[in-house]
Amino acid sequence: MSNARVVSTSLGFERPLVTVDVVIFTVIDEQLCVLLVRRPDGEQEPFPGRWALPGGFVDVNKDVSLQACAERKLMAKTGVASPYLEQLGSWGDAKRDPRGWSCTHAYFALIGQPASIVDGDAPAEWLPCDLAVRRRLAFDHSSLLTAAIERLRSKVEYTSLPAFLLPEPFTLPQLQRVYEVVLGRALDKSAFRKRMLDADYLEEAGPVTGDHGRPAMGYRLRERERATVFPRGFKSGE
Amino acid sequence: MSNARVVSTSLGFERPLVTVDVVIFTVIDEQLCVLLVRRPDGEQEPFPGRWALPGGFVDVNKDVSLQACAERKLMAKTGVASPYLEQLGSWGDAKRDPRGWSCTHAYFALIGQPASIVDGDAPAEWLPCDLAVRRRLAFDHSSLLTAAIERLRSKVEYTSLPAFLLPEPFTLPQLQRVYEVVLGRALDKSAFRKRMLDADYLEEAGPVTGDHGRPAMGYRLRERERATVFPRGFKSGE
DNA sequence: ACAATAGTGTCTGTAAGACAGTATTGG
DNA sequence: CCAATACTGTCTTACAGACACTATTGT
Repeated sequence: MSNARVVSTSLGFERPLVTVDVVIFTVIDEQLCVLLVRRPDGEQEPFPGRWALPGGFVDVNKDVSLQACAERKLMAKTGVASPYLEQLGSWGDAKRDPRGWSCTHAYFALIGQPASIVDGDAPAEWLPCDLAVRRRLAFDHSSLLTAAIERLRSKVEYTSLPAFLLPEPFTLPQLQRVYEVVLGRALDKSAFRKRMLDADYLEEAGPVTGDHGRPAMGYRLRERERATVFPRGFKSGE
Repeated sequence: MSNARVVSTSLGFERPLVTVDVVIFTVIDEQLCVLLVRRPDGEQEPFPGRWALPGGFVDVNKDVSLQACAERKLMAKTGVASPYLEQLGSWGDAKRDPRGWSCTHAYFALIGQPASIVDGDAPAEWLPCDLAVRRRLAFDHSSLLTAAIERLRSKVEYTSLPAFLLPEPFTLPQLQRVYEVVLGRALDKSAFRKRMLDADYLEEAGPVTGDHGRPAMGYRLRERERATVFPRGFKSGE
């Protein structure tokens, strides 16, 4: 008898499948990109060969918590140990996985280096978000991805999140470009700088020389644990 | 053999326990209150006799989704069918439930009427939040409650959430009092009214006569589906 | 010297808060 | 006519955006 057919009950309740998926963002070539992996081929596999978000079952023997599980999966794919990692939400229903009632816990991560993909098990690639949202991903991963992008865009309006998408040290012009890439619109240089410096969440890390022109001051985050929340969003009345 | 001891596996993975808990808020006597239920007594029960948030196992035969499960539990306790209901997050780890690795999906609900408590199975009571956070609740429910209050307070700064805490029709002075109760500080009357009316999320429902003084205009929500987001928070620079 | 990029100063419009005023009810 | 509450108007101020200006580098 295959253990896949064990009906799991406890206290009279059948137990759903429990997974964690991670939406991992970075910026490559001034484009917001997301990491996708290819589902294995095979008879038993759901969505064989389709692209999906990295993730999988919670391992109750390895993972002490959902967050730890997300960190493990992130580490396995990118080698990054402590990125910005935030819970996005959970999706659970009877139909999303053909193997049964399942709920997934989605996290979203921001990393600063395009990071060579470590895990050789499954093919993986960084894909620009605007392309990724058009793909038909496995499970309900297109919904998760859309929700992650929406959350990211909305928080970028009033938080320092984009600073986690750059390798340190970074300059204010670089940071502004990331804001503009994610938001899809230009920002005023003067207002932008005032905001960043007034918030006092950066520390100077010496000048950085670019290709042409005057070198810019490099900055580091004072704290890598949490993002800074600005008192207001960009663009007042709109 | 008790089914509580079945080791549930699928695809080689033991399945965690899956529950849903609901933090249900309302305003009684100008105080923000939360609904608590008493855990059953008994040898096998975790946290017997302790106060807890209403919730329990997902029933894969009754619940088509996590959201549906939350709605079912809310309906069972309060009789309210379609309140404001939002996912708060999930808490999952090896230790939070003595019965095994479990993850709970927390929702938070806002209802307008103190609503007689329907379900007679377990004792239940509305408790002011400041008292509730001091109680030692079952499981990690004190954490969930704290997170829910924090989320509520933060969203009240820039959304119309308090409107869901009042029975309709309500007046602007009543609504302002709810904002002040949740935020714990006074708001300017003129600025408050400008905000509410400019956002255009309310519709007039005829005058409402109070105990003394001039009657106030009553209002209803134009849409009960989602909250309105204001362009800015209260109190600019602080 | 000039191109290119980094960084600053100044003006202005907008919108929120402060607060004083007016309006409408009951006793 | 007074108390109590609802509602409005005006003034002020803070701050974000616009945009022109200065600063510092490489070629």
